[in-house]
Amino acid sequence: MSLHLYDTWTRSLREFTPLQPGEVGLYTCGPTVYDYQHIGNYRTFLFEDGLKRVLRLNGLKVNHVMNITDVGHLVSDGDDGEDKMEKGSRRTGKTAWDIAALYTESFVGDLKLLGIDFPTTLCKATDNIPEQIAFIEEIEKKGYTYITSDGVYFDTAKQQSYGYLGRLDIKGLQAGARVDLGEKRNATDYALWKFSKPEDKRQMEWDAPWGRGFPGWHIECSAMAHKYLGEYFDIHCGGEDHITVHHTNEISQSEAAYGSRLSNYWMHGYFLLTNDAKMSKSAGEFLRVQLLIDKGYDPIAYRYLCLTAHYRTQMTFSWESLDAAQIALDRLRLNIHSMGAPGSQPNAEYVAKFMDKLNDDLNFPQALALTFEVSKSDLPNAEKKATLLKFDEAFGLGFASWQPKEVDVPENVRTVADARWAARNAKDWAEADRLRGELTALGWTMKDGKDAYTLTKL
RNA sequence: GGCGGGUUAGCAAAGAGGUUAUGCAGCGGAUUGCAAAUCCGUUUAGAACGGUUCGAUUCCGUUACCCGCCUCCA
Repeated sequence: MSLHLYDTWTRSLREFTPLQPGEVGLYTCGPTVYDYQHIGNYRTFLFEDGLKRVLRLNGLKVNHVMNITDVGHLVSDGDDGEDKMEKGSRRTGKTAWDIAALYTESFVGDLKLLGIDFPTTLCKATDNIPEQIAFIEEIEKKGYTYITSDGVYFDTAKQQSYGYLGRLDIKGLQAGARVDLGEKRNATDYALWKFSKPEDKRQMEWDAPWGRGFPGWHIECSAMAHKYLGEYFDIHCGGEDHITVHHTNEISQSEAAYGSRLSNYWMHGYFLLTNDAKMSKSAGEFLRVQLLIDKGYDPIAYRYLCLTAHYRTQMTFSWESLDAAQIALDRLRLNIHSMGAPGSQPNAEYVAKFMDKLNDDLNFPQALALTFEVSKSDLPNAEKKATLLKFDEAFGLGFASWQPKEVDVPENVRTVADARWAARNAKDWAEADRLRGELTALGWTMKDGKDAYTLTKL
């Protein structure tokens, strides 16, 4: 079957047709670099990476743009909270610019650890301030803005189409608003430009026609997407939480400025839950990729775990499920490694089946199930391996380059192991068992092979 | 309060109106001096109630519980 993707805009599966034959313009909302990213954030980035890989397997060239939000993202509600960068700066004693650099670097490192393909363009909000100002001017020219004492706002009441993506019930929102409107005219109005407060000396601020200040959060994505991908491109992705506010406002801005809903398809990755609640930065404790490594997991095991659930369902994270993923991954790796050299051609029938699964809105769980079917099939090893390596172009688990770990065995352990191997070969079972006990005490497990033994750390 | 989604075996998680999801764990067997690893086989399902149907875990309705968004958020 041809590629079908679920589009939040229509709330339905749509056959994917690129606007330009053979090419895809893809914008994915990137991180806000005021803190580390947690593995829940990466679930969305992994989903987007899977999407890219499937687009490529369908013969499409992907032009991928991702933003780095390094200014303007407010800590709390109603457009009157503190800038996250400035807050992070106060917390750590570093400058806002240093904070941005530090966490951007951490983010890029994590992408590598997780095998996530780098975007074609990774752009920072602070590098594109003039573009954002120009975008706001365009919206202003069209008559959708008003100015309050603290900033320039978008008047959503003037936009008939406002809120379609989120299927927002505007009246219900007005009535149930949990945040004080302040000077805003409508609950759904949002800031385009925020003025620096005279009493706060901001580290990040710029001159603009309306006054010195900094851009609102939503404008950066609209402005940079416009700059790098044009007024209307193929796919825009983000987390499920962006449906009702961030993406709704991005669309609102673009419709006001250019009469475009910005992207043909809108796709959203669903949350990772821990203890049946979403993982969040603001709620305190969160899991970083580095913590997984510290606990002895391979980050790719987390990537594998994410493949076992469909991107449009919330996934429950637990150490138990990560254990299961790590074990399954290790077995698969070893199994594939033991198949020897891959053949020149994958099995066409299995690859066709595989593409059917992926083209059905990225059904990675079923694609993974098929992987085990192939692995157990009667195909010759060379063809089997070629097939599984082909599958891995979508999974990104790195089967082709994987090698069993070389373990450094201390000399004293090696000596005992050699002695036990000799005793075993001499059929001195009592001595062999005694020496095995000694190895256990040293923290090693000895496995007897046909012609040699292997040692693994407990 | 408004809007949306979910409830599948010990855990995680798919598809499908009737035919094994899958992985991990468990159990049985082969193998092994004993193990480990591996291989083979296999037990546990679909919130509750009602409806449609020859047949529903799958479609419809009601109830219960859970989660998300509406506020910074992947």
